[in-house]
Amino acid sequence: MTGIVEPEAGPRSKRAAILTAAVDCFGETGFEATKWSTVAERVGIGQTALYHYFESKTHCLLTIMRLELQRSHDLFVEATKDSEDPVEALRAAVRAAYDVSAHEVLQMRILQNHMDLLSGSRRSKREEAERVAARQLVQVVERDWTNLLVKGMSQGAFPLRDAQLLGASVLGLIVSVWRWYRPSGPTPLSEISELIEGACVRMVAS
Amino acid sequence: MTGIVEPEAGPRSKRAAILTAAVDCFGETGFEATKWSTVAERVGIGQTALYHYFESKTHCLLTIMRLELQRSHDLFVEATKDSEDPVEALRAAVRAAYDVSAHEVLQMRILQNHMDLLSGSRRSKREEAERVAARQLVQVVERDWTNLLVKGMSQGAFPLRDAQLLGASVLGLIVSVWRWYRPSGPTPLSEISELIEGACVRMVAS
DNA sequence: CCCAGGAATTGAACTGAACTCAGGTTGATC
DNA sequence: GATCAACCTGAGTTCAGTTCAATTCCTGGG
Repeated sequence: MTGIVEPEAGPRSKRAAILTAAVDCFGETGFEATKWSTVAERVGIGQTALYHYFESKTHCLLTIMRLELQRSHDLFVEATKDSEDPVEALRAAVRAAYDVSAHEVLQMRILQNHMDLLSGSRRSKREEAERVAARQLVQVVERDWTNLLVKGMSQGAFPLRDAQLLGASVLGLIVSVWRWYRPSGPTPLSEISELIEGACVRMVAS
Repeated sequence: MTGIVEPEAGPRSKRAAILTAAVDCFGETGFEATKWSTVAERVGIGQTALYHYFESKTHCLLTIMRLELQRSHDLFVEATKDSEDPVEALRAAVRAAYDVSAHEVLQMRILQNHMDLLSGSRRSKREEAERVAARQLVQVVERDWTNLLVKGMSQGAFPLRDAQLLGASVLGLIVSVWRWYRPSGPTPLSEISELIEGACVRMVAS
């Protein structure tokens, strides 16, 4: 019922700065390993000031996850909107998923590493609101992929299979990359993107 | 250098009981969310007694992860040892990966949800030892899958592709299931197993 | 210009769960 | 039945996350 109302930025709000710093810290050091006070330092405020913007460290994390999920969904829609051919749509969606900045890579990683947070409910109101919103977006994204498969199957472009399950699998395959991928690593993202794109198409269309 | 020496069980050791209880707690409630003292209660000892067996809550977690990785590797070897045909070996490996008890499902989930722990090094000796051992086992398991693909490619059963990357992807696809699968959920594991088995074969062999 | 009021910030104090310490109990072995 | 190590405990410490009470900063209406 109560959706998240994105707090409109007062001119001297540091919310955005906090989110950016938090993504960097959480993404590189890990959520548990980074001290909330370190985020404050990096932004240039006292730790108590953080609580003006987020109810808790976890609330900040959940917000990051929700924003990333929103981004993923928007990107999927944008990428697939003008492809008639299901195979082309699938390819475009996969390519879009890997067309990300370094900062977005961190966000993805954070999201993947803390998916389990979305299961159990939270004590405080605002945390719970973010959690529910994120959970819903997970379902939206899953539906995005499932619908793509359903459409392809009904058009005869893909063999008939359990679209729900296959959609979850495709999505799982795509996001599994963010657990191990490092920009500094030996494999460039473009190469990964190509291999996964092919793999997804074979999984679904052959 | 210093491998883990599994502590031989004294007759009244509660190490095994602690590990079992911890897997249940961590798997169902989540590692962060479960209090270390709850594990003690479930075993029927005071919280301080836990420190006789594990240096820390995290040390226990890392041990669980290492044991699970060892199990995965052993199972892979066992499942593929007498398959000549690469496709059959692949199928057997996937089936083996999903032929697990409820308790093992929890272990898998715990492992998946805390892979990120294996990146950064730990302060204490014993924790670091477990971490390194686990990290190594991750590579062993990755090699298991990669080798299977390499063999299949060299035999001409699979088209030539980047085996390392494809291996990681196959593995990622398989384990991604443990994030969302629940024994109480609508989809039986057998159905998942079949779909993933097919998906892996198509990914690799077509 | 000023001052009302919300946004933003802070230092000091609180909380609770992980962990330490200094010792006590148990039980197998000689 | 003495010994020794494995096993256990209650009381106390630590430390990161959080709360509180109070202050400063800025903006917009009179």
